[in-house]
Amino acid sequence: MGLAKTEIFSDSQNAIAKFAKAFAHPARVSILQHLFKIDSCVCGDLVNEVGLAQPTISQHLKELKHLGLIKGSVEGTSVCYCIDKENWTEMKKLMTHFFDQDLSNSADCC
Amino acid sequence: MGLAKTEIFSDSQNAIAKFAKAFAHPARVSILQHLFKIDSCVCGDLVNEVGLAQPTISQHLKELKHLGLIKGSVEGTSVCYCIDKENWTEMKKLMTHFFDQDLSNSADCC
DNA sequence: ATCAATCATCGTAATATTGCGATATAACAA
DNA sequence: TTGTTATATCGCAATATTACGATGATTGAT
Repeated sequence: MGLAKTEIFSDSQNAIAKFAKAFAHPARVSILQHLFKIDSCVCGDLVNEVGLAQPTISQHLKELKHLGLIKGSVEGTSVCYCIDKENWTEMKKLMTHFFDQDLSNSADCC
Repeated sequence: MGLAKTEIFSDSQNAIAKFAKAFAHPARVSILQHLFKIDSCVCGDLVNEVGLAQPTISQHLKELKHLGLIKGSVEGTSVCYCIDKENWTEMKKLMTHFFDQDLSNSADCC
């Protein structure tokens, strides 16, 4: 019913799913890539760079911020966003561990 | 409008988002972990292991299969699923590259 | 105090996802 | 053939996501 039964899964499984959801939209992928590429923190340039309306970008930023992957600080009349390096590293560790399950252990009978 | 504007994003960005969507639900994470863990291919045990109804599991399996992350073969009256190792490795490469954007390059002004 | 600029939030429409009961399909068994 | 088992598909209800216009809030400038 559009509602994931999170109760029956482990914390780790839910955490993986939550982070994956952050990357499950190309706009958020694009935003993160821009924040990585730019040598100084970016603000509303993202609206021009990504190509979606300002409220939409703001909404995506909010989700990423809520997850802790980025952080923002007010800079005069604009807001400066950048990657939260610590949390990004943590997330990467979790996801990499999931991706790196040993392929040689599992059968290939199909 | 619930419809992602995929046209305005790069193929790579859309590909990352598509794979991420596969992991964006704990049931699919759980299914994949089981397929990795079990030394022989699994079929409908997943229904018992994961704890969702059979049609629901079947639907999740279909999505994973459509994405190419798993493959299935008929085994008598049951169906045997396992990880598609080649595609998994490809996916891992793409995602890892995304995760590994150099953190020291980006500023930390927030 | 007024205005412009920047960003956040509200409200809403369109679409997608999740879950499952009911039912169909396929393979094997007796 | 009939029945049994295992899986897939259909159809639907509930909820979530995406997008954006309109509006609110905050800051700096005049």
